[in-house]
Amino acid sequence: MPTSSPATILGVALPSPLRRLFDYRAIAPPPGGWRPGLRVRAPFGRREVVGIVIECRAHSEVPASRLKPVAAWLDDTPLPADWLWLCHFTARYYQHGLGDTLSHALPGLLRQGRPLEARTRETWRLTPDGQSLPAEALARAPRQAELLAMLRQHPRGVTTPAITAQGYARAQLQALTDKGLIHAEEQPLIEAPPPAPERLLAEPALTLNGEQAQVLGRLHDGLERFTPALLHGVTGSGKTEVYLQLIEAVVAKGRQALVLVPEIGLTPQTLARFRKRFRVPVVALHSGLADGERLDAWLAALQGRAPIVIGTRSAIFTPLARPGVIIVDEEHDGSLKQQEGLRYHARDLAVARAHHHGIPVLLGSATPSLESLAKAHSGHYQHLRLTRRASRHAPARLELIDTRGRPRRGGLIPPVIEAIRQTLAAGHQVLVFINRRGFAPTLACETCGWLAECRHCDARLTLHRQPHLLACHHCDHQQPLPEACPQCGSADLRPLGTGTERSEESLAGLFPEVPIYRIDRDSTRRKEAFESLLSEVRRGDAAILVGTQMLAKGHHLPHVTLVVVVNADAGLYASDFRAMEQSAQLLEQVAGRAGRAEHPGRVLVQTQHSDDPQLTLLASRGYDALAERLLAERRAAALPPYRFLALLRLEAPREEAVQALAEQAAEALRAWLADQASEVHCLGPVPAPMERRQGRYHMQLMLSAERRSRLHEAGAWLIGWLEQCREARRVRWSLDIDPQTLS
DNA sequence: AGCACGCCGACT
DNA sequence: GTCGGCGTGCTC
Repeated sequence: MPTSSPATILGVALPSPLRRLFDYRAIAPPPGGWRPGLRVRAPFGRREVVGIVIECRAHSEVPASRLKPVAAWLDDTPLPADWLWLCHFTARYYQHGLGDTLSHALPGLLRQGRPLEARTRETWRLTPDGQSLPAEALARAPRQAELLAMLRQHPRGVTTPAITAQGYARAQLQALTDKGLIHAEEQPLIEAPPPAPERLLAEPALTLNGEQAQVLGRLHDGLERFTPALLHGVTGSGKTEVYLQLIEAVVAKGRQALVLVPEIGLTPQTLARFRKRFRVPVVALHSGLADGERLDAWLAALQGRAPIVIGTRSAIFTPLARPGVIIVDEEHDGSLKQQEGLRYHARDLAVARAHHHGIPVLLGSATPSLESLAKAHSGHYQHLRLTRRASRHAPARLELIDTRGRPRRGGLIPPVIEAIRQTLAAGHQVLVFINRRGFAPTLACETCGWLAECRHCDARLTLHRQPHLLACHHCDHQQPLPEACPQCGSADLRPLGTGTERSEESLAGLFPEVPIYRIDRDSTRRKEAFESLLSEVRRGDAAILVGTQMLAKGHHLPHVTLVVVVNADAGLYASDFRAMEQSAQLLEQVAGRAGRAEHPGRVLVQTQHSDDPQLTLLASRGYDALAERLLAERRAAALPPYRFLALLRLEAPREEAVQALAEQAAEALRAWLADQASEVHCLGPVPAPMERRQGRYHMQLMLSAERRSRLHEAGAWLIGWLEQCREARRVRWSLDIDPQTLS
């Protein structure tokens, strides 16, 4: 008598926003039987899709007459259980459909049904006969002898293209094969050499200072279990070297390291630093990969052939055969949170994932998020600090320069221009940081005060010079410059404010003898252009760099000794409660660019609020002191990290539709919360900041709670209500758990 | 999300 | 007379 009956019903997650599984009748199973994690092809409506088996059951709620059989199974081995766990966790935590979550986590080619097979290349090696063949044996076939000798040099094999590139012909390979001296094998493109700890490093590790060594020691102690740690180290204190040596220890044990970096941080230099250090493959996962490359990298991680995986946000979903550590660099960086669709935070998933695997997770930053600082203070995370910079200079302090009532040129006031002059005269480089692309933030009419506005958004159009047009930075709208004011007909239209292009132009007027490099999304659209610009800058001749955020993050600019922040107030007085935290992180990061080489640096910060208490605290005592103060304020105001938030965003082309639904939803939710005697608070609905964007109206409803579980329940109820609501079908809505910004 | 069905305006 | 606009409904 069989101990269990084979599954007849498969609960399958499909690539659809619908938050449920779909039941199918099982067909003849793959060799290992039906198991969760197997991909199947399934008829769905009038098309056929690739889904993932989640449940194998004997019964279905759906009437048998409506059940269809799956069309075919695609794999005989299921996707790994811990990867499925991560997808389940993500779907539950972010209250998102499992099918859609799985789609996010799977490389495109696997989503389309491509087999779980790495692409391979024909690789040639000597057979035992070939190895023992005396050197003179092929005297009458000198090219074959040469080829054989070449292959002897490469015991791990040589690919066909590499051989033909050296001038050998297919015929010679065939001849040696016929003699039984060589043979070909299909080998994956990414192949780890057998683990041999003493051969792991391609170049020796750097010597750690006392502090680094102590930190690494504590990390070594936690290698065998879930150990969350915040690596809180000032710019230039050598966080990356700690990462590299931690990874070395993990890889030496035959385990894998997963490293997450901000979008802007996965530069060729970062990758080069990792690849130079290790002899094992370092696999990169980022948006620039072709589908095939991504699949290869993903499978290499899944099958354990990639000991080191480094990638941006979505790399958190990379399966690992033998997980050993997860490192999140610049853990405060906003790009770790996805801002549409499945709104996950890769740092938070990293912690959850490490907990599940029972491995350490290291969050690194010079300016940690208040969330991570709070967890470090409460003892949930180890707080590891690096306070010493490699260079002998103390980190540059911010000098606040009040701009009120002072004449400006290109946005800069005279004492700042003088400081730039002196720095250039000393043969050093200056970085001018201005967080606005384009020539000027907008175009204004001198006569009537008209401002150029986007017709799809509640935003000003930015004036660009190259090419000459008005562009919206919130949608793709562009238009030519008007000849005259559309409101009063005056021809006196002038740029208002300063962007990177205008700053570049003014500085060129002030310092005609010095090269000026503008670095923003417009000037560096081509990747090679950016790299060649940077290498030019690294030569070290006196120069001015004008740029946006792009410049602030990660790039080593050793010859910059003066940093100028044109307008610190830009992001500061937004309604968002994280504005000060984020501005401070950015300012500190910009400041970190100054004086890394042999000269100390200065950082001049132009502001209209040089007496602002938070800004002066940042300037006088640094980020850590400000962070403590901000934490106290967050606690007093019952805001994160002391309270949990979920934000319901609603948008539709028609304003009334959004507003009506938002109010209806709020009313229904409040009634339910009252009925449940729930501690959850509901705020709003309110129009989103910049209510109209891309021709659509945006509103939001905020939920807040002291306990996550309560917030989660309320969110789940709200989603259920919205799914049933007829009016909600014409409005796009999404629930953002732990929103990073309120816009 | 797709993809159909379905009922009203400007084109060969 | 058709092509096609996007409102509404369904997907095991």
